[in-house]
Amino acid sequence: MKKFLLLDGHSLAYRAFYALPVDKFATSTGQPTNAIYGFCSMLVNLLAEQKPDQVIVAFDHSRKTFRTERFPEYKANRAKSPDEFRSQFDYIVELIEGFNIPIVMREGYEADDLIATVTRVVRTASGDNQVFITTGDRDSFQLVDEKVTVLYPMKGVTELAAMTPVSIEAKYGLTPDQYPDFAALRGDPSDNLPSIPGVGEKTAIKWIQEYGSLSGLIAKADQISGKVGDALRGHTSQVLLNRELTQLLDDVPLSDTELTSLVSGEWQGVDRSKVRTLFAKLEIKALKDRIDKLPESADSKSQNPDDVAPSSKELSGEVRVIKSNLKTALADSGDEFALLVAHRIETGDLEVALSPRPGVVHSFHESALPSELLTGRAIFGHGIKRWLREMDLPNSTRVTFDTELAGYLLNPGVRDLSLETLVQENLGIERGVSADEQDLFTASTFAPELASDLWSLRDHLNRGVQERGLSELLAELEIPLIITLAKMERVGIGFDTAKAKELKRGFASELESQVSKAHESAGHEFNVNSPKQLQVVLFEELKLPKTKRIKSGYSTDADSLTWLHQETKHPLLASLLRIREVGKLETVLEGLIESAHEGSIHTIFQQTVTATGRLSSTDPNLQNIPVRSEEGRRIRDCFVARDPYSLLMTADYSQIEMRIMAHLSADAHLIKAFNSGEDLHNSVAGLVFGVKPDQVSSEMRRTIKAMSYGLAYGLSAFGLAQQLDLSPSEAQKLMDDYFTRFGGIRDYLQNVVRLARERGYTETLLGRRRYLPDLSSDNRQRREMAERMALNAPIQGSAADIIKSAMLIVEDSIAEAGLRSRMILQVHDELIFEVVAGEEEQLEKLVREGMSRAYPLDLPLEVSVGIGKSWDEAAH
DNA sequence: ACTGATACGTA
DNA sequence: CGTACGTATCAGTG
Repeated sequence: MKKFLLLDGHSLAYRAFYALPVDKFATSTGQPTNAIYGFCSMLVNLLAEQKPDQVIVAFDHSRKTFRTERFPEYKANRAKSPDEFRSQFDYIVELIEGFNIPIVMREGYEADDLIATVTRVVRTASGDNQVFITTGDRDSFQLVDEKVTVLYPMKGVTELAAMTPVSIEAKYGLTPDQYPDFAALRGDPSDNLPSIPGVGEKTAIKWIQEYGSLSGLIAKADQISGKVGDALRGHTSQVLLNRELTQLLDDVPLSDTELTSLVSGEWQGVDRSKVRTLFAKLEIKALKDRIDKLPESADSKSQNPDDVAPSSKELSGEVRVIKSNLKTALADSGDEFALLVAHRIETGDLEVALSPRPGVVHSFHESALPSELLTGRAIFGHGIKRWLREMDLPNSTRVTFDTELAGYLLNPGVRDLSLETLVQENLGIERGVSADEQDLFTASTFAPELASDLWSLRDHLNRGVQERGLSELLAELEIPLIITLAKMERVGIGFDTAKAKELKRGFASELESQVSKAHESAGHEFNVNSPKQLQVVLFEELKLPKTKRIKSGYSTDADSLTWLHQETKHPLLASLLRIREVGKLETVLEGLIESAHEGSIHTIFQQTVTATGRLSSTDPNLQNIPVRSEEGRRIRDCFVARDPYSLLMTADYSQIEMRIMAHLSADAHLIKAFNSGEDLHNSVAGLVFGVKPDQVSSEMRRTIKAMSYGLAYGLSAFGLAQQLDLSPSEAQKLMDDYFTRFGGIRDYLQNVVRLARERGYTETLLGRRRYLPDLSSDNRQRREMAERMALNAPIQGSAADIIKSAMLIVEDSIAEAGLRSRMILQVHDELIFEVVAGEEEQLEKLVREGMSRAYPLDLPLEVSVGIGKSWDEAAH
């Protein structure tokens, strides 16, 4: 006796699609997965509960079947399935393949006919065989008997009703044989089978029960009185046609070999790694445990390494680890190798895993990575900059790939780009770390395995990169930038700690006196750094007017305090504002002093964190050093050149984002405004307000400047009103006037959102993508947030592309000119250099040129340059 | 020791 | 109800 499970693939997938909310199941790039998830969930439950010996999934071949030939209206009322469903279909097929379940399909027939045919053959093969059919089509009830059960989905993806002869009898009062007679009589709106006027489910059942069958009924049709009798007699031919169409065909022409393999075959279990890979791609995590409990097929399990081809050896994660040393490892390597370095915290040792080819890893210890590792060979790895920054880099250093960067470019929104996760998600290999071992290493205990995985991971990611047109961005920009950034990090920037400490003392003493004043004004001591305590003082004790609401009560941010100060003139507020200002500066200095070692600060540039393509800076963040206030700029005075360098030079792009907007929108007026030589905001304001540029007041300029910059962020009329203290209608009028003059910008901004919604992502000048699935969210707040992101991402991201490209150009030309001056910082639209006396002019020329030609916009990229003893003095 | 909320510095 | 970040601090949680 064998137990068979037969599934109607399309029917179940469709059920699953409507059973689960599509907006709750999607990947980070917006691919919906609800049908896949629901289908898989059903499948896993069935396999676990039924423990079948053989499983088969049947699919409809197409809409065209013998039924549509016979009756063209058959199912003609069915709408095209939604895009969200169809995009999941191929994945469901892939999933079924991953489960090692055979799929059967035949042109001209529906899945249920195939199921009927297989059922017949199974039953003929042995009277003991049992069949379980799962489908959402009730016509299948005609197949039910003592050995054939239909599992009919009731609710969601978990509740199935077992339809046996007894339960069909209980539910309809009919035998399975009678069911199609009943269905034909009743008609079926979902299949577009007409019904008899006045005859519904009740009457149909009554008649079939009374006359035993449809043929019995029709034979005695003349005996039925009343309107329904007339209706029946008038629709006999249609009912007979219905009956013909409802009948499942159990002799679909399947070849003997196909039938034999289906019926005598046995389900081999799940190909776990295949399914894991698929789930990784689809970002489905919740089903993993349930799948792991199912039997696993032999080809999925690891096999004897000797008789396994390299590819499946890789897939199953077999690695030959050689206890080695640098020399041996390099001797065993060709032109290129994969490198993974784990830092052993307790000893300070580096555990190096060097993989000269897939499946082979040399493992050894070093106290520091020697330069010879990088000489004459190309390396690739994951987050390579992390160790390059510790090394003296030979000029010949060649990095060919970085899996972290590739993963980032494929989807810059992703939080976890760890090698373990990428390997799991892309290759379906689990390289987990047990919790108790995790704290001993910064990298996984599976370092050798992961080093070997890098080969196949690179291939896999590279395919994705190529598919999305990101190859050039990766290979020509981001990968070369690794080395540039590593050098900048290693060089660092000079920091005058003594000066900083003195400055800090000044801030600290003012802070102290302001805190005393504040306590006095409040009438008691409290923690001025605690917003919560401050709320109590301001709004409960002093009963000051309420500011804007936040989660914990009322805001005490600088805007609110300033407003309160204007309203009440309470002396506490002036002290608080000053405390915030000076306190911030003091803590900034404190952090920098802690970060400085031997007169230098070495930030880390994060190349894989921002959603737009910008760099970010950490440990410490040197991209947010105060500049707007005079006191803040004193901090910049502490950043200095170090002997033998004598000066710092800063070079920044003027209005790069506006220029990019002008380029992308091709707005003739804006481009002209840039080319006019006038001050940009004056020029734009003149056009908007209809006055000559020299007639533009400073108020007008300020307004237009705020608006121009706001546009690139998705500013609304409301937001503009808020910021400029205008009424909403005044703000709206202003926006209208602006767009009357600069219609190209409005068109561009609208278009960029529309295109992003269509494609699911935005694109920069160099093709960098940002996925924004929320653009089609039902939630207005989320959708509008995504729209603003879509407006901003191409502009901010293109600016990032441009300055990154400039960094490579400038670095190259410095080297080519043989200058000793060097690039040391990047702050989004600004580059900072450390300059050797005498090289100023040459460097300035080369930096201006390099930055200007980084990308050919339809208008010039202007660069302004300053030079001085400190970062502040180098401002311009 | 970690997390979320708040606040604030930069482009 | 204007984008993109990182960090410090408090106060709650384990």
